[in-house]
Amino acid sequence: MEEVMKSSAWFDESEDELVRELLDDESPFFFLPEEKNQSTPSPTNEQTINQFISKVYSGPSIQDIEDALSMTSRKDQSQAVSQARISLLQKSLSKIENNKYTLKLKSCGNGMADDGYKWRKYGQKSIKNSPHPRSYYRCTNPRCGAKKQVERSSEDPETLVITYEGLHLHYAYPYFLLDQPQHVDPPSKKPKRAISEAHETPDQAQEYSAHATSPASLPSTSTAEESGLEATGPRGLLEDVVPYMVRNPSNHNVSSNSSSYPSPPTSPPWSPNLSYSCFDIALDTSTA
DNA sequence: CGAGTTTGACCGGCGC
DNA sequence: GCGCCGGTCAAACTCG
Repeated sequence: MEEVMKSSAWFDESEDELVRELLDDESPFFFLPEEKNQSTPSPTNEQTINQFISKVYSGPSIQDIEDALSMTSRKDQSQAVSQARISLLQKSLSKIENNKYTLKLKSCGNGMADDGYKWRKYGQKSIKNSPHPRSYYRCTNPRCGAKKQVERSSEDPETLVITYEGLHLHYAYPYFLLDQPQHVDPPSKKPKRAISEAHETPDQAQEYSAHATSPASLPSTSTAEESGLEATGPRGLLEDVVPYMVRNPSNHNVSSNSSSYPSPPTSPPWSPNLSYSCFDIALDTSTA
């Protein structure tokens, strides 16, 4: 009861906040590398956001990512780079379950490979038959239930295996195509509400008794699909990977280009200012 | 002093 | 039923 009140209040506030985030060109989470300067899509109206949301709720696929990547770089006239990114993405990314993805990356020495988000480590386990421990991280955005695990591949210690799980959509929106309605499955009701839910932690979402295309019945991450939500499409951390790819076009050799990573001009509550990614932490723990 | 990490304990799921 | 294993918790610790 009180919860409900609190929830709706939260709704109002966060709607504005989230919309602001989405529209904020200055947001460190939403900048595009070069493309932005050249021809910003300027997603500056509600319609655009609605399209984002539709895309998100229809379940971004690898094809979406490919499209997004190729589109952004088309503006940059470097199709080659785009292709490289895509192929890299395809090679290194694989889907385990509906909202679980693994990403394999060659480790990058002592360089930083910042995925742009701040993760909080909440555990570490040594894995049987593996010399390398696995680290557990949670997204520090209070409205996000995303988690990831980082470990080293047993065959190739140079390779980091990152498993993303749960909703982690914050900064993915700008990378979804806006003009491809084919698999749009719009919430059709209140798009802005959908925004809020998209940013919610599954648990919070659960409190607002579900409506159709929302992740409302997402329990805590991985049992979502069992709850019969498949119909709404997979939504996982694939998105999380994409900005990383986009931000680091040359991340084949992710080697120490951290210095060129621009400092975010603003500091949102969950600022990545001091963020170090799973990558460098993982490196720390087992390379040092 | 606060935010974040480390580390060992705890717990639940699963296979034998 | 038991033990193993992976995931999470939380107190202690570290660092800025």
